[in-house]
Amino acid sequence: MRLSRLFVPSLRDDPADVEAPSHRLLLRAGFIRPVMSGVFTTLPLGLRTMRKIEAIVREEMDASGAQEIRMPIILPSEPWKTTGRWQAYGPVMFKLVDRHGRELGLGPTQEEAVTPLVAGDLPSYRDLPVNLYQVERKYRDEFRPRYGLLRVREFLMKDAYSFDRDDEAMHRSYATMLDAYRRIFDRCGLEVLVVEADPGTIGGGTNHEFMAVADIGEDLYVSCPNGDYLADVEAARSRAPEPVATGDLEPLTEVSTPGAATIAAVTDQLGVSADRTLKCILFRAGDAVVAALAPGDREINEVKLERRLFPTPVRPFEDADFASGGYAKGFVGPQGFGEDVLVLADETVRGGANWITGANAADVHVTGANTPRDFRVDEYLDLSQIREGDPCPNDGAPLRIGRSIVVGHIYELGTRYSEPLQARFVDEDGTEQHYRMGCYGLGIERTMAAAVEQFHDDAGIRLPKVLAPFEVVVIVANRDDERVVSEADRIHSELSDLGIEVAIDDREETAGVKFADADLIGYPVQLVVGKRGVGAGTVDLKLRATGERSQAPLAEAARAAVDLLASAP
RNA sequence: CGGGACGUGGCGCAGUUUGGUAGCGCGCAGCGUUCGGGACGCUGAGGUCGCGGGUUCAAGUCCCGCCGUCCCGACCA
Repeated sequence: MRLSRLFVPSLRDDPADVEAPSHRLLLRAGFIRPVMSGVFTTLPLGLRTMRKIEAIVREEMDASGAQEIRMPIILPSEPWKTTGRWQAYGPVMFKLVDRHGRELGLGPTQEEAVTPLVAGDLPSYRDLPVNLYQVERKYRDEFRPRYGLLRVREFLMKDAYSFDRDDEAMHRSYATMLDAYRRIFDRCGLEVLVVEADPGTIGGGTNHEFMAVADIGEDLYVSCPNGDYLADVEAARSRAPEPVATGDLEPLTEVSTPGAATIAAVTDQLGVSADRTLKCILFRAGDAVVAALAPGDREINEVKLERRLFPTPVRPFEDADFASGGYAKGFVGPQGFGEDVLVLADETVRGGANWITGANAADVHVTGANTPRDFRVDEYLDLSQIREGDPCPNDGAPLRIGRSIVVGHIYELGTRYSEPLQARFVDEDGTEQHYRMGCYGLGIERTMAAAVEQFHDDAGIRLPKVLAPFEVVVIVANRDDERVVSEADRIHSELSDLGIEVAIDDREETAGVKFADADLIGYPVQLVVGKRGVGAGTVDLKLRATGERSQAPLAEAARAAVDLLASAP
């Protein structure tokens, strides 16, 4: 491939308004260009890398028995309404109307498309198991696209859907996919953690995320230093604290706390630590009011709350809710709630006593609040955001928190979709059964971006050779020297004949520009043909990953490049 | 959607405070000199200063509205 003819608009300066290293480098190296917020065009180099990821994905999916299909991205709304996700996805789903006034959506994921497909055409237990996948664009109107390719509104996803006869078979399909995913990311060279996760809007039970460790990552995970626990913070549990022996109960006493509508203000005014206070956060769940209790130094995890109340949608109280319900915003306490308020408390509340909490009147708090004397708790559960240092649920060791990028997420769905969509097969005994499903997503662009996050340095990108757009670049250092040009061409042809993915930098640029671009783009092996070397009968080689330089005889340049490539990561 | 910043040739920026000829670097085109780590000289092309109103003799600059992009929070591959 001649770089003089390839559309590779590399940038000398860092683009403005760009934060993430992968975003900056993918733009600078000419892999992608922005079109609008969260939407990108993929240029030739980016496309080559993405296709390499796709190829690995397809190989591993095919090897694990999955079959590739291609479903439309424009979808009828009816099945989505049936499963409740037309509403659940809400504005995240791009919606449109055709000329007949029929509502359509752009697919954010395809359970509602694949389930009717299978139900219509694979009606017997003899047809199962089946696992169908595609590599196709997905559309999600994210609240805030960001970090270049890490969070976008249109992206390429490999999505697979398994259909099984019973739970046991579903577990096997799931395990097969989990293995396939491990191999995919392993082959891509990515450092990936498999963590317990929250199923979110997809639903279902058992699910795991594949998290690429990265400083810029939006997703936090917790890990046990002993290696026996890994989870997304959204799903992370910690060992419930032992209830402490309650000493003498103090009397419930009102204290004046003018203007102290936050935990910080209360602790300042009363001179106590935040863990002595009890925060009482109000939510609206459908028509009901839910009070969530946690010590003042902890945050309520809304995902956990939503899971408890599923399928009722939950949202925090707004000013209007406080006003209409007569609640004193900033001074709410759990005392005196009627039976119409569901009081949920985090496990960490169970051991406490003599709480300081709101007095349900402006500028007043109470001390010595105790349950059940002063307030009622309907249920204790894991409700709070996990924190660094919380005890591991398995061995009690202090948990650590790290950042990562979710590149894959797999789910056991059970009958979450087959039931509402009435997708059934006839079992051996002649009865109709709902398919047990699983779904398995993997972001292609995000995998590329995550790889760049993990593999770059000050000079640019240095992807592993299996992902780099080309394996070798032949740099023509002196374009005016005929011998240099012809030798470079010869080496380029030889490498190409050897099956190496090779580019030749024959552009009318100075050598310095070519070197800088080669580092920026990250060809694993650089082979430099120049006047000096050709005169001495040598070429120069550089391994991008280490910067290590070497020489080889001109006549054996191609062979030397192949050998060096073999040693490249 | 709420909060913040920004919007000036393809890219990166100055100019806006105090209204008065639209600038710099890179890139691009031509010619010449260079030629192994982002060369140099000369010449040149390229700008509705995000858009729309308003104030003014005069608006990139002041006022109002809108749009867009990025960053911080609720979402997820």
